[in-house]
Amino acid sequence: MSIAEVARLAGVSTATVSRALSGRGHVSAAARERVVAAARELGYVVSQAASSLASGRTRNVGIVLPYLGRWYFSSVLEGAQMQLMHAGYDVTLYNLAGNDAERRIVFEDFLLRQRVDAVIAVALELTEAEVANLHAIGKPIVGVGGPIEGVRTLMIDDVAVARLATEHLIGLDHRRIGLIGGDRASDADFHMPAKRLRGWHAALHDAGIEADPRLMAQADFTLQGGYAAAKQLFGAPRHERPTAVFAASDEMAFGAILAARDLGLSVPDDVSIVGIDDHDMAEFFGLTTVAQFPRQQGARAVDVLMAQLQPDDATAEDTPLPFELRVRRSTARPRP
Amino acid sequence: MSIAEVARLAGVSTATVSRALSGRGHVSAAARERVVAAARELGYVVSQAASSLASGRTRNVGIVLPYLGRWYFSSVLEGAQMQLMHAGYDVTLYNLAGNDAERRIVFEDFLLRQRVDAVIAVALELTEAEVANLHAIGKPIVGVGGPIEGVRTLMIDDVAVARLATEHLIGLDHRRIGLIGGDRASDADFHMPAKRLRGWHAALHDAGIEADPRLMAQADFTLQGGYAAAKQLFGAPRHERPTAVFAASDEMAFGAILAARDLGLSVPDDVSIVGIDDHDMAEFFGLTTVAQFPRQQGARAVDVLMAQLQPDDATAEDTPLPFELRVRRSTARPRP
DNA sequence: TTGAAAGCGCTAACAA
DNA sequence: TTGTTAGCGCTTTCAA
Repeated sequence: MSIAEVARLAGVSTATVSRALSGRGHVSAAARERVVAAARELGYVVSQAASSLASGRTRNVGIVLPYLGRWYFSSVLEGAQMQLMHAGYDVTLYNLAGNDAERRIVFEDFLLRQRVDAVIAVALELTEAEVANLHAIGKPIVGVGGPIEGVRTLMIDDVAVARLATEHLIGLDHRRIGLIGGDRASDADFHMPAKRLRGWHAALHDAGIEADPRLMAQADFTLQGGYAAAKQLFGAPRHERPTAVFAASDEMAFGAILAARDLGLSVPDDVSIVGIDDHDMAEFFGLTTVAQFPRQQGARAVDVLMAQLQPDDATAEDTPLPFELRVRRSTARPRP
Repeated sequence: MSIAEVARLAGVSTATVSRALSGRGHVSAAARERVVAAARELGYVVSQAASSLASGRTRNVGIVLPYLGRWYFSSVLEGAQMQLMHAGYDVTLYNLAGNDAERRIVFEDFLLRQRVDAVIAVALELTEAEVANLHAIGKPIVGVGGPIEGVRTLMIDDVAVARLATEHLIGLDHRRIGLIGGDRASDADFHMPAKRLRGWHAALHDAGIEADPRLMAQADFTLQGGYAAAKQLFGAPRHERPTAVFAASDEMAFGAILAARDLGLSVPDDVSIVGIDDHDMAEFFGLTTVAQFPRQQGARAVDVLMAQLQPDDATAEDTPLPFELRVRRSTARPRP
């Protein structure tokens, strides 16, 4: 089943079939109609391989991410994939699984095989060499969730987000505000935890509150990690205990809510808790949080990419992504 | 950077380069060495498009799944992707997002573009037409997590798994054993919920216990859904309340644990709870569960596929996948 | 074991 | 607007 048979059936040349089906170049309405009819009748579908070889375009985008199982990553992926699919693009998935060996294979081998037109890197800091390799073969890159040197990137302002969450607590008259931040491992790739810590710090500072190091705990962005960290914070003697905690992700905040409960502390009467993300389960837990919108972030990354793939690319600046405070049941004024 | 330049530098023909690099056909050790050296020196990587066009092989496998965000699916995907990567294969991801329109596009368009050598369908029931289309273009299919007519499939024995979970409760002397099963929507694609219900039923029957319809609740396989369903069950007057509940997935079981807690019921003193999956958070919740191993299921699906891609395929039977009871803190004898 | 050469199926310049 | 045709870069048959 090749383009030649369609051409024969439609009574035109293969070039016309190609033009009619791909939408590139001019074809009379009549010819287009016959071609489409013939293609449908024969059940013809272009061979991507042949098309790619001839045109240099693959209609395929690589998406690289460090994990699959976490809400943020799978949501970005979902958003990007939908959008790409509607643009007729395939998605090739490269999951690094937090693993250096895999990473090398992906960047030194898979991505260079000319199978993708572009790559989207999610919450990944690429090395100069990685970026250079990709640029060398003319593949545009778009980053989501963290800045990459010399690459168009979509990200929320993590400092501002953390500041907003913390200021919400300050606005409720909390003074002893704890932090559940990222641990060293989770910071390695992106410094996002460091930024969220900075936002917390800045908000306190502006309110004239001194950051108490005993109120800072670290975790790995999982619910379990958040639980353990929160137990440490909440387990302190009463006058040292925070009346509120800012967790750098919703999953950790969920853990903190459960920890409070297990200690017999009421949320929000004894402790207020705020997170970042607006995870699917935030509503269920009644968690006050700063929403980011990962599905939209993924879709938006695709839009940016499509623009870059156009010859007349009027690449705009890096835009900060929207975020939004969602107040639910987990925060309130401290009990006097 | 094409094969011709490598050939020139190595002082051999392009045919020899191709053979040396792909491992197909015989090449003298000396020639291979020179080719490999030349390729490395030039930074040569094959063009997949050209290779595919010439050989008909794409070194690319499509993975189709109904959702991305749930633990089971993303775990299977992760397992399959790792395994494929190590075999030098790319993964093209088709996420249906529980959406019929997407599904049609995927099956009538994307998968037929000859971009994949095979497809793995996760927890999906394919229609006869969908299978036929794929077979017509010679693409092998492997199913994971549910039977597909005429297709090699890897799945756990859902009836047996549910029976095991329920028999664990019976063995602890529970008699009033509730069920949190799937709702109609979640059953549509795979009848997995129906099978797990059957297992529960069969275990009760064999123990001479009559299944009480008031002890059956339905949910959508989410934590929230499990919570709501469990509240219904646990909210019943004391003598009608189940002393134990079997939830058809761990996420629903987590919800049930939280529901019990919110009602002031102790797990396992007042109610025992058992799930299916061995979710990453099962340990954290102390949940007794029947483990299945989705990462391994994904990897295994790849092995089966690779075998089918060999000409000398000695396709074995459908093998039932392993599962295993993991007893933790959420189950105990009922309080007298 | 190696090389020559004929495609694989499509796209895009160019000519008409 | 349409057709002719020369590749795109590789694999594989066939012959040596």
